[in-house]
Amino acid sequence: MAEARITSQDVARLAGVSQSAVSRVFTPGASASKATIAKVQKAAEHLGYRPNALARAMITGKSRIIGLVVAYLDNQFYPVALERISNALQASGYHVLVFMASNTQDGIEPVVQELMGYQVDGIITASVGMSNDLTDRCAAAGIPVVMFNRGQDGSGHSAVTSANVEGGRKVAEFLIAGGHRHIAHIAGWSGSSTGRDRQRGFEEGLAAHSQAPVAVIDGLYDRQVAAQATRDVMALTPRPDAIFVGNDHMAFAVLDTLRSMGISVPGEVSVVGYDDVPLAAYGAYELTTVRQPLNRMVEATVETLLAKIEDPGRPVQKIEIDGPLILRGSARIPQGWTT
Amino acid sequence: MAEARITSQDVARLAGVSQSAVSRVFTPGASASKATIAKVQKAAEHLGYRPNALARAMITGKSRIIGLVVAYLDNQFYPVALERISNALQASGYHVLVFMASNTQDGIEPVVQELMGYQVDGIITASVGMSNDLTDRCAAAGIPVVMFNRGQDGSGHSAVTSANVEGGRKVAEFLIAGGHRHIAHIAGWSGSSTGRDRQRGFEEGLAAHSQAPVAVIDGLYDRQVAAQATRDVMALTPRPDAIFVGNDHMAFAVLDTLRSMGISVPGEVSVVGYDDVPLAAYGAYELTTVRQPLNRMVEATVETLLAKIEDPGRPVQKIEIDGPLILRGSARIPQGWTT
DNA sequence: CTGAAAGCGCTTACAG
DNA sequence: CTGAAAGCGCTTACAG
Repeated sequence: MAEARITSQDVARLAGVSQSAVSRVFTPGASASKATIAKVQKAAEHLGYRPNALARAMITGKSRIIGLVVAYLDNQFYPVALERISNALQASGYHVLVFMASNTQDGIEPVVQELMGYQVDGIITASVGMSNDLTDRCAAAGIPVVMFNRGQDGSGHSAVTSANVEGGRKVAEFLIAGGHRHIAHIAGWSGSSTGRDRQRGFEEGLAAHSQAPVAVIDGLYDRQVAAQATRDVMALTPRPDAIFVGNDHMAFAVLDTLRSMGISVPGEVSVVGYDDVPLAAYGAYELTTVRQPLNRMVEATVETLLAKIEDPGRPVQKIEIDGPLILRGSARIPQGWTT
Repeated sequence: MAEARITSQDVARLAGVSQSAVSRVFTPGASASKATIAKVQKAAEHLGYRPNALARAMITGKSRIIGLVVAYLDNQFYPVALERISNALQASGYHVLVFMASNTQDGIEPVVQELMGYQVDGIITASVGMSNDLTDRCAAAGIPVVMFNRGQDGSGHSAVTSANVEGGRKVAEFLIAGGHRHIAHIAGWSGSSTGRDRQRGFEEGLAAHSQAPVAVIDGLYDRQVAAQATRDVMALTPRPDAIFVGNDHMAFAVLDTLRSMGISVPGEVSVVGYDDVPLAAYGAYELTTVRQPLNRMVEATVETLLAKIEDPGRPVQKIEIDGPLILRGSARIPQGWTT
């Protein structure tokens, strides 16, 4: 087995040049003569040499590793985001080191420790409840952080979200234009900025028409909780004729529950979600929902992070990207609106 | 900003001990007096010191990084697996560095290069078509590899899969016991071992009852292709009364398509999938499917890999884990079988 | 138990 | 353009 690690020394010896020459050939901006380059490349190929990225990281102080902190991947939005983020970063010569923050028994502390130990160049947090702590700690250590799909209010951290307030408002306009008059809201989680923003926009939108939700229940981004909330709101009198759900993941549970109750959608009640994950377009759900423009959110996240890594002095950025309402079969479509 | 990296030197200075002493305090098996430990820990905490994992990796030759190579995350099975794998590895002090192999324009070569550059201690491949190349190359370089949910036939690599042949056979038994007589198969991809094995077990199971599939079409693990295949097989005469689909991801497309054609499930046709991803249990699908025992597969994968890392001489292991058929509403249930 | 020293595999001024 | 040398932050024999 080719067990022994091949080093630049080995290549240098075979090529008949100095170790520094080998290094230069593998360093983008460095200078080397054509002859040297040829000799080194030949020797390197013969030996199967690859520069040790860890050793390089030690010298340059750049690991080209980005820590990605996620809590769970049930909600289809996050795996797809992870795939896109990883691809975008890979294209820029970075790689993603995954940190699962789900087992939050010991809090976020061990994650912070490990993140720093690996000398990550930057951090992206996604779907983490208590990211406050983490982001503060890392920023204090001088590691750039961008929050993906979460915009901690007062915090001095960069964040990329979709235009959640605006999105909530769009849903309100849509449902009112559709003639709904008893609208319930199964919200996300009041501890999350996205959840709060969607709710706020939604309530403001209703208020503009002198309406208010007939009920607001936090679904905690959980299927079980959302299912129970559905039963609860449908027991109200008068019964709601529309439900706006804080994200698609919960909206699927709402639709499943309504189906099991024998309530027709959108005949008796319209349902609108938020995210537009792939599943929303599947025939079994046909969910009307506000699209989070994933590709543009990912682009903005990666750009913001890499810019901050290159120039740490760069100010904090809060980027909001607008997304359209996608009309499908789960909600009554107002006259004149086109699918 | 606390910009400057804090090193063991800084801690040593503050604690009034040597740099080696600091190192020993942070090295599990090393010896240090209570007094030294106390002084060092105090100083380290004060400074916010964390050993540089990269420097440690250079000395020890162990990066404690595992490369995870995945192709796409649409199929819900993989994100969930990724989450579990990452968690299990994290619990053992390892972390996952993600390599997306989707943009296969330049082939797998760049991925191999990067994998080796980062000195990963081991590699897990999941859902990669052309993993042959990659696994061979890495194994040749002395890096342990475990293939997750894929068992390249002749290859000398460790692999963990569910018992796919057996699973296919179970489906055949089940459908025959349910009285189906015109059974079609929308297979996975004949280039994948899982696809081939499921198909083989299925056909053997039918053959044991002197039957054969009325049609076999590769769905390529793709929704569009599976949808078209559904239309094709349902146009046959006589029309199939059951369809076994190579994985759940495609089975959802099959169910969506049947619904859009107005064909009742399981009244007119039974549908069975493979994987038992979370979505299979959602009310909208209620998919009867063979469960891949994810937790046990992940455990076996991580165990096998870590064992091989600790003892490179260990022989290649092929582990197959049996999974049950999960009975739900998408298929007619034979008399006497219990849900 | 503890410190001085070598060395992991590189990059990068520094002279030539 | 090129080589010798220093040094990134650590671990680990080696003497004490």
